[in-house]
Amino acid sequence: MAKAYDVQGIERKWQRRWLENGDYEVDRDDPRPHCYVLCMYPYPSGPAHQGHVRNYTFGDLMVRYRTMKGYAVLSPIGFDSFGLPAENAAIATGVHPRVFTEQRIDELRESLVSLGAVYDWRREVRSHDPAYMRWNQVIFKRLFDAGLAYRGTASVNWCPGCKTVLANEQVLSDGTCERSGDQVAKRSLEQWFFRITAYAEELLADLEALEWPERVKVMQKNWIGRSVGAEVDLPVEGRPGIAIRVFTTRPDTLFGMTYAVLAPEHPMVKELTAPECRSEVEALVERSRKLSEIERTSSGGGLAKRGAFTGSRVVNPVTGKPVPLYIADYVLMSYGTGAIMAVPAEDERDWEFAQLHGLPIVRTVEVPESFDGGAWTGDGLKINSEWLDGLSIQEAIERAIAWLEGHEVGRRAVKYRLRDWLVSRQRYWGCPIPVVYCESCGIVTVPDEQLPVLAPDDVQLLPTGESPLASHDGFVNTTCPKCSQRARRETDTMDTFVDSSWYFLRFCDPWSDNKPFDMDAVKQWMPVDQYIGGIEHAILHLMYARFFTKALADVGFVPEGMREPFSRLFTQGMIRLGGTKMSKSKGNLVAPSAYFDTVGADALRLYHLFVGPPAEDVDWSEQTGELIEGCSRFLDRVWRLALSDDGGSPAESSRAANLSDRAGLQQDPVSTAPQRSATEQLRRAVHRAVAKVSEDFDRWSYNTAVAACMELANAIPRWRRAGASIEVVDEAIDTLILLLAPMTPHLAAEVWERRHGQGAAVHREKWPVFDPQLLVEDRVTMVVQVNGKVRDRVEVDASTSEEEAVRYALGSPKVQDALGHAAPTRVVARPPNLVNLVIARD
RNA sequence: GCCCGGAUGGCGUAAUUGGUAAACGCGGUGGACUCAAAAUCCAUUGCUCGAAAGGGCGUGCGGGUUCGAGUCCCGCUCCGGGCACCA
Repeated sequence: MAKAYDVQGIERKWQRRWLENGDYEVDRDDPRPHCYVLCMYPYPSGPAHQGHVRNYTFGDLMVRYRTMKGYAVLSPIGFDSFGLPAENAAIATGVHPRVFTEQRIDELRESLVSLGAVYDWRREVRSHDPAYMRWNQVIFKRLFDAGLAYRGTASVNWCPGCKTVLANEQVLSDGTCERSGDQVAKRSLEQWFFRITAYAEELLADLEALEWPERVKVMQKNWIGRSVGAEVDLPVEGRPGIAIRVFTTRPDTLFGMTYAVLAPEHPMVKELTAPECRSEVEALVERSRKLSEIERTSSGGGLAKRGAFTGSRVVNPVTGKPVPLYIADYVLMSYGTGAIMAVPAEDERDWEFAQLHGLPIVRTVEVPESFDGGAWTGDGLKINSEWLDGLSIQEAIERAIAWLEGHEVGRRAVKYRLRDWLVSRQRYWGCPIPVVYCESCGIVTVPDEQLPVLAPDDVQLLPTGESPLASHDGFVNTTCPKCSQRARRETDTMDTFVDSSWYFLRFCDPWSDNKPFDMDAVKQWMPVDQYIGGIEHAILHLMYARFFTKALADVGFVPEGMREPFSRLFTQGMIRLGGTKMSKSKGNLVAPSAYFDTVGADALRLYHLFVGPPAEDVDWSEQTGELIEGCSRFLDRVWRLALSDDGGSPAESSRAANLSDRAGLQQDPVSTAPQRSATEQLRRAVHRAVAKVSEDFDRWSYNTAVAACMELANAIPRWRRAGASIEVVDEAIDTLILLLAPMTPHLAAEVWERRHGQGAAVHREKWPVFDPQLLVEDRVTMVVQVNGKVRDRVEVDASTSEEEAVRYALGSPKVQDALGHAAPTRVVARPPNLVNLVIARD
């Protein structure tokens, strides 16, 4: 397809110029108001894919738009350069992960530049850069000193084939290892954790004030999973001083507790198991240990609700009666207290379990007459509960808690689903945890001046699944920084989510070499005004980054009071590659570079902006190629409209005819009435477009902003043909270019320079303003309905009164026909838009 | 199972406070330019009845509120996403 202009030449020219001019490099002392726009930094996987294009186009639009609005916009970029793919590639090909990664970074950076996205490249951050790793490790140490990083035992995913711990994402839904295919088991191992649960309440409460998509907030809320209830201590019968602590959200149901259950991993299991029950209990403990959590929890139904009687009994504190104590794999050690009081009448799992084991069921809530099911979890009045009878559930909960506290056998309690963040990874390509194990001193952190701890290059990356660092003697064997005795280095590296939990802070001051970042710089730029990224990070990354911001404030790196990193979040939709019928040859897998080389980056950007609402998913389909062509055609039309004398309409006129047209206008400065009208109409169209595009930019409605620009581009030749003045036509074209500048920056820059001469730069221009008065139409089309159906349209004055409107409406012959020339029984007048005449039909 | 989100022409979609459904684009059809094609431009394009004028129908389905519903309420269906023995 022949382009109207040299797309590649122009795009390269401006990409180079933006870099050289440093237009988007901002410093702290910039007098303009500050603004921080950030796209989630990418994992460098090679040349950009369409998801990147979408993300960075949205971000770039915002950066350029805010800049034109007069802000000093901080627009940094970097690379999330630690991670598994590089290590796996290294295992497969023998190329060192650093070499592999840096090649991928170069390719991705090249793509971003080709897209026309502008950044303050001086601030580029890479997670694997020793200068970044050093501060990562310093932060780890500060968290450790503050008690926010600790070593603990965790039940983790263990792959017997790979002999390593797996992240949850590496375990397939059938409970097997994604790499070896082995059945993954649970194993108790010593691992490093961050105490994110210490912030559970704050992470939940602070969500409220964030301008984030509601669904992301809901996901985080559910993830944190706050539940309010009570802890109850159940004394073990015949074992003075020993009690099982359980957590319940329904202390009102205490009278219905007919048994209690321990998680198989509960520390008291051994002690409370009677000899005659031992073999059955141990078999169950063994069985549940072998199963992955996924297997243990996903099968559902009665089979999985297997339990075993321990032989012990616990005493129900409100009735004083003993009830049997079981273990069952549906009770999880990692939630609550790892033990529950079971109330089969009001809990579905307990009901099922009780049925299976022949345990008694006592209803404590009145069930509706029509209900003939099992457990009743709905509302109702308390029954069979002595001093709670007749109360509502809510009242009874309060009363029960008061009773428990009064008798010192329980207390109000809040539990969270959120677990502490396991950060240990048995991997090479990550940031080493800066810790040494000394036989006499125990856990010792590496002194700051010895940081960063770097992994050696000469490791054997073999597909054993074991941490390559563990078998590197030179790395493992070290001396204790405290006592200088022989010591062993920690060989685990940090989860890469650690790197991405504070990079946005480093961006404020990536030059600091005596601290992670300067606090004043953070104060000036943070929080991020607009964060943009994929919905897939709704929980993990965004939760971790929030936690880090709070924790870093508490350990003194981040200004006090800065508790949230991202004030406003936008999550873009994903690109879907349709159903199975998609074929590789149909172009759905075509890399962005294929478009850069043909229609150009601007056309591809425009497509991503135009195809639909930014927040919604996009199907990359057979039609996509044609839509991109359409965007490319529109840009050609703009080019001709702005730069050729005939306005891109060969059929309309020759060059000569056009010139005489202009000459005619100049000879007659006092325009004739229709000409003035066309001029006026065009001017209004321009102001409407400015208003619409500005508003749409602010409300993330880029697809309609593009439509508004297309409308303006269509209007210009029409009104020019109708005789609009040359000045207003020129102004209209210039305005169109300004509006397009954030969306299709290369074309806008080139056209602007050609129209305004060397040195003119559209992106340094002010964003156009509109005159609200010009948005108000003086003549509007009024709809006349009869019984709610449109029967006629009348053009009226915008100031038309109700009486006039009704008179016009009744004056229409079509309306009279529809009325059957009878008088309406009811008239609803909403001038100047609508009149509805209602006539009773019999 | 629970919690979110969605469903509008042949297709992507628009309709911001209940007030002209389909803006903008893709595709289609007809035409202009051309020796011809491409490119470009113009016109047309929800479905349906009708020669036309004009009429009827139309926002996943069934009800409701209203002078008036894509928009609000109740009850469903289907699709997408999140969580999923969390006590």
